[in-house]
Amino acid sequence: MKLSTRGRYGLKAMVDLAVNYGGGMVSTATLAAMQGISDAYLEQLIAALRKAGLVNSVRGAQGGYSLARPPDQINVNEVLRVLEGSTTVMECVGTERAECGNACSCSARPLWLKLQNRIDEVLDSTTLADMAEDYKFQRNRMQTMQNHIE
Amino acid sequence: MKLSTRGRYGLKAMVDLAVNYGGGMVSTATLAAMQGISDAYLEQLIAALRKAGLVNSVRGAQGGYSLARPPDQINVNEVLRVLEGSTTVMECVGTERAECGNACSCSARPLWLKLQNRIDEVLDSTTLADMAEDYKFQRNRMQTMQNHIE
DNA sequence: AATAATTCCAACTAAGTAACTATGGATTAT
DNA sequence: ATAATCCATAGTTACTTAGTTGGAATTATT
Repeated sequence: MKLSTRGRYGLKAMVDLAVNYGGGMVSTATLAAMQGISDAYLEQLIAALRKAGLVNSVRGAQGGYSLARPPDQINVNEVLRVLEGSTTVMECVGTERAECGNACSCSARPLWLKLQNRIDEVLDSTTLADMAEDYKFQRNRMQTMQNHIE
Repeated sequence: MKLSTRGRYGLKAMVDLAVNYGGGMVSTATLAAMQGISDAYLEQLIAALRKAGLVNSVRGAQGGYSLARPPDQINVNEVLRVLEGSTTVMECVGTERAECGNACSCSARPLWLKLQNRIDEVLDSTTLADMAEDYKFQRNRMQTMQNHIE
């Protein structure tokens, strides 16, 4: 059930781009540094997101990446699908509907369907804008706290 | 995000035991045959469930396994935790609370928490009795259909 | 024109995990 | 005594994860 680091790092990078939306290009070096991971690895993740049309890129010096659409028009499910391959707990409940043969008499199928529905509800309804909002609020609180301590 | 075959096979075996609840011991050979998998592999999964106290065993000829508690008192989360190690999408949202260091300013944490809540809602509230019910109903329907065709 | 910063691309690798298989011992109904 | 069963551990094969490495193409800056 675990999410891989691709999903973790890639999604957080997208939130960073969301926070920066409208503010020009951000390089992989910057994005990678924010999470303390290697430039090259993050590059791979972003490459997938670019091929999927979720980010735009500009090559050369001062180049970088930016979101291809406004943050409130990109949901988490889209992002994770690109990074993780799919977000289904089971092949037989995906959109591809790869049935396992005994689908109509599988004792677990109703459970997987219900579970997948709940998961999709969360992933579909959360956008990068939501996450960026939370994040800014949180950072702001921490800043305030810092100031208070000083 | 995928569940492994351990979770799939093991849970279905538990449902089979739930259907048979009160009807004596069932051998791994029988349980394995029901799912078309190897006896030895299923044995491993059942062993884990036994060590966790979810099933009772009787050795020797005519021995086998049975649920340690009534089916309505075993929920899916317990079972999957034993088989999969844990059912969390991320270390930082488990009961162990293995925080990742930047937990309070992680842009994704609110999402993981919400997602995990929804998942647990489903897994905690579904019991083996629920699954066995669904299953019997489904099998019954298929039987009726068969009879109609003949 | 040269340089430095950057994206882009494709392999390669090391470690871990999944999904089994194999073997043999311990126990118990018949 | 025998056959059926659980119990325990170790081995195997293939796949996946989580990166690293090396370099080519592009572009702003000097």
